[in-house]
Amino acid sequence: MITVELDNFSLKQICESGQCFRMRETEETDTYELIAGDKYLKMSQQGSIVNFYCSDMEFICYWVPYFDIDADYSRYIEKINPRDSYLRKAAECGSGIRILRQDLWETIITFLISQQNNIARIRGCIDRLCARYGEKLETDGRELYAFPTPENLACATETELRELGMGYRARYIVDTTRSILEGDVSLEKLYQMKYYRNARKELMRLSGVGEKVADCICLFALHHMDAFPVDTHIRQVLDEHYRRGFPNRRYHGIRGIIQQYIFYYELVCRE
DNA sequence: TCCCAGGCGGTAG
DNA sequence: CTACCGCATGGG
Repeated sequence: MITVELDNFSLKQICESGQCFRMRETEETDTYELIAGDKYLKMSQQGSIVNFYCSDMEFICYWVPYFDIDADYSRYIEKINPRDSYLRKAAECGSGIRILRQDLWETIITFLISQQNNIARIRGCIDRLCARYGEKLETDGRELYAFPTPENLACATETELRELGMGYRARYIVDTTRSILEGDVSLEKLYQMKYYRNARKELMRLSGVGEKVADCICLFALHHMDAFPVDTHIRQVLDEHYRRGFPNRRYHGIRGIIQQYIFYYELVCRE
């Protein structure tokens, strides 16, 4: 187990922020678990003390970048306009959120599923997808499954995916999997792309990936911190609080975390 | 029950 | 370019 003291870090807020649909609270209080790719992790937190139940090696090589642990999020919060009381409150409410570095392939598929869907049902869809097509993990008794690789999903038909409850998104999953496997869109190249706009444009070549889903992938997998996904909730906030336009200039380069503070504030804090 | 959800692709004007 | 429509499903 690794124990670290962290500022601006909340497992609860990260879990509730809805970036990762495979992280959830366990029966134990203040304890969470997560499957990312084929890696399982258990975590717990008391105040600023966070426990990661894994080896030193795995923590340093995998979970530090995954949770963006080395970054100082107070510098993002400090950039918020003190006269913007809405954004100030939002950032205060979600000050422990982190922008994760999730696996690109996994993020593409999960956010394909997320469109025009509610978070509870998205989690269910992804659970069923993993149980049906993912490799079973080495666990003591519990049935845990890795996220299916592109090769795992290659055999999935649209009919099968519809039977799993994916709805009309089934076709997007089939077509996108094929595009990736055939190399029409390259995951490696996407990882290497330096500029957000280029990655976004390339992602939008995939079936079922529009502006919003591309922005989610850019932000939650590729860590392009300027991506600003506009969903129905963000749209409402922009219409209500930022009638004269969102201050994009001020938040250039950090718009992604600002978006997360707003999203979390609307969905969790206000309830 | 009935509305709606982290939208997208396609078509019409 | 903008405006609309159909798409699947189940959670609240």
